Amino acid sequence: MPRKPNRNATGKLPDIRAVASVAKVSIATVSRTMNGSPLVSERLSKRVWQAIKQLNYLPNTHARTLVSGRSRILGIIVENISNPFFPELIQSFEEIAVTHGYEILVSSTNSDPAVLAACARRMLERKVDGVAVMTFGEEEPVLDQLTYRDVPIVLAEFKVDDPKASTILLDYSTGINQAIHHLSELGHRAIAFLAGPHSLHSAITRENDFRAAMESAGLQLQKRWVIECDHTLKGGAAGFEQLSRLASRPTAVVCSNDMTAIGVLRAAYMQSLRVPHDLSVIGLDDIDFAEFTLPPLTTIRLSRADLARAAFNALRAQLEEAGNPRLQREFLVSTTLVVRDSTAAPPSSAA
Amino acid sequence: MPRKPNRNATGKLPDIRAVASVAKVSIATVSRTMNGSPLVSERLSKRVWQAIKQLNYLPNTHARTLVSGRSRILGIIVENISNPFFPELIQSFEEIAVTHGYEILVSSTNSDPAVLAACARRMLERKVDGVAVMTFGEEEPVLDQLTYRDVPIVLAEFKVDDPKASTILLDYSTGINQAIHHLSELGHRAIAFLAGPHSLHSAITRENDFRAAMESAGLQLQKRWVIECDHTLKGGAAGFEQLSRLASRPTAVVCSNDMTAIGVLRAAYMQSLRVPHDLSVIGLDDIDFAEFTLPPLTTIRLSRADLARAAFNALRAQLEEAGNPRLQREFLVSTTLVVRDSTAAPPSSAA
DNA sequence: GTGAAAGCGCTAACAA
DNA sequence: TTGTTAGCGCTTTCAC
Repeated sequence: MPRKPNRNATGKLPDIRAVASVAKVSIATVSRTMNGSPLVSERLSKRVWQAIKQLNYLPNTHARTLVSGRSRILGIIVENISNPFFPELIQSFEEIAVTHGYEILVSSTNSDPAVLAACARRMLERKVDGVAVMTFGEEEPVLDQLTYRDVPIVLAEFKVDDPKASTILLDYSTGINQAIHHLSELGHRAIAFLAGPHSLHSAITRENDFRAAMESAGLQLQKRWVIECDHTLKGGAAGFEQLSRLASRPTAVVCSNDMTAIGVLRAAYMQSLRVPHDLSVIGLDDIDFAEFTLPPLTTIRLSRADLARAAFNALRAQLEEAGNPRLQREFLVSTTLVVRDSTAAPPSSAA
Repeated sequence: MPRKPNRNATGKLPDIRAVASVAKVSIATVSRTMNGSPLVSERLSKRVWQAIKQLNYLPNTHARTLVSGRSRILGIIVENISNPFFPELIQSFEEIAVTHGYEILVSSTNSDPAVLAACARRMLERKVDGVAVMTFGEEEPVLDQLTYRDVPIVLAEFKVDDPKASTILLDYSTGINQAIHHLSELGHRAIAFLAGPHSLHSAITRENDFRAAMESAGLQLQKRWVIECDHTLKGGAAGFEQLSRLASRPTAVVCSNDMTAIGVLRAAYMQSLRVPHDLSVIGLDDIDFAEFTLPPLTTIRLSRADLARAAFNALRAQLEEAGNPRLQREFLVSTTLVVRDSTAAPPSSAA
């Protein structure tokens, strides 16, 4: 493998002209060869590749983008990178993107609309080919900037009436129903829900799906047993403490995400409550850590890989079948319960 | 705020020429204005900004890069994104970079040299202005590719004799000495070390620093009490199980990173050992999660913010003081013990 | 099949 | 101070 790029007399790195001159062809032929055009004869193609190797030539993507208009960069905007769900999602997305010859540009907004606008702007300046907006709510301000410039976007859980926008629908109810069913079978009747912030569409959907699941399981839900938290560890701990101060306490708590659930685990530990003996806890997301909490967390899995794949496919469909009127614009990602050790029968197995 | 970019008759997005024509100046003046050149009169500058706003014009960074040779993109290569340490590091790095007008390109190698080479190649193609190589070992293959092309790089814990390369030295021994001192004061004599993979420079350094700290504390170290793990949760759990099978078992275990320590917590729990009553555990890194393990983890903090700042400063020094012969090429990041609840006196407080 | 030439949108050197 | 102009390195017609 050649390492040191040959520089010419003036110390310049090799460009397409240098390759052409070494291979004794025109720069057009070099370009065609690199881009896999079928028009190039095998004889010349071989000479070109050899010259590329010899010079250790690397094409300049900026020049390429400038003339072709396509950057092969995909943007991904997430809400909050300190929730491990998002790094995991980004990693999945990157893996798929790189496999398909795309680079990714990452931004996290921390739910700040100004930051979101800046992200969108930077992505636009870099001429991203498409953007996955994985903020689960609050995305309005960014949409116009992107779609007005005809950049394909894909939103999680948010439908937009724009030909360039696709949507990923999240089916939480399957997993949440399984969770309630699981708890109900164990004998739980008093089940609380620690919700996410109501500024997030997904948090509201999750809460609604929880209520629906309780109802369809024939379980009573006390008003005080639904508490709005903020999807963080601290918020989960605080939410559970609030729950503990109640006169009638639930025997199980379902959380809007794993971070909340881990916060509950922590708060319960501080109160010397044993999980699952004294309290059952269920999370949502199934982040990698969920398997390693104490005890290992029973949770509703929302696969990052599935979500990333759906996002990438949505974008790719927009890019590659731009004209197609029967373009798939909606994608579905489902959830499923993963039973580990944080759930068991309630202390006294009577309702 | 204008949203919809005005397109011209042919539907094209506004370019620098469109701005110039609206502002009734030359494109050079537009360029100068955007780049904050002091040469532009206030009168024209005002007209230009107004035109930019009116058209909702966004400069094309690729064109900019092509002609200027500077992309304002910084690369960061990490080892393994599934260790939360790295996402946290990346976030810090990005924050600093964005603040200074840089974009970042992220790659993780999973310790695979082929992946590393591909990362370097992609970064080179994107004409990154500099690269932070945060792989903590195994970085050799990438160095030549980058430095041969005169791209400034900064390595963690790895010195290279190249004018474009800077190094961040990690001072583990301060934190590790504090840890040993802390355990020793609590009464521990039998202290084990779960090391990282020996393919990593940092893992070897940490282990050596541990040995030195033990010696300087006058503590005996049994051969079997140092086990090579792999810096993962599973590896930590497995390492501790191996330790448990020993005839003479340690009362405390120091881990090469937090993931390992959390694995130990899990394995101890499975064996019904209570931490810290039956066993003291210390991690290294202080990832965000460390505060939320059960019990909260005593650990040696290696600040991601400090490391990211050092990496950014090293790169910026290379970029902005290219000619300076007295350029700072070495940076130091230190460590410090954070005491939480995973350490206490050993079961029977006698050596 | 292959090559010549015209830009992509911008910056920077040079003129005025 | 401002404008004119020559490319940056590449893709893509359009001839041949």
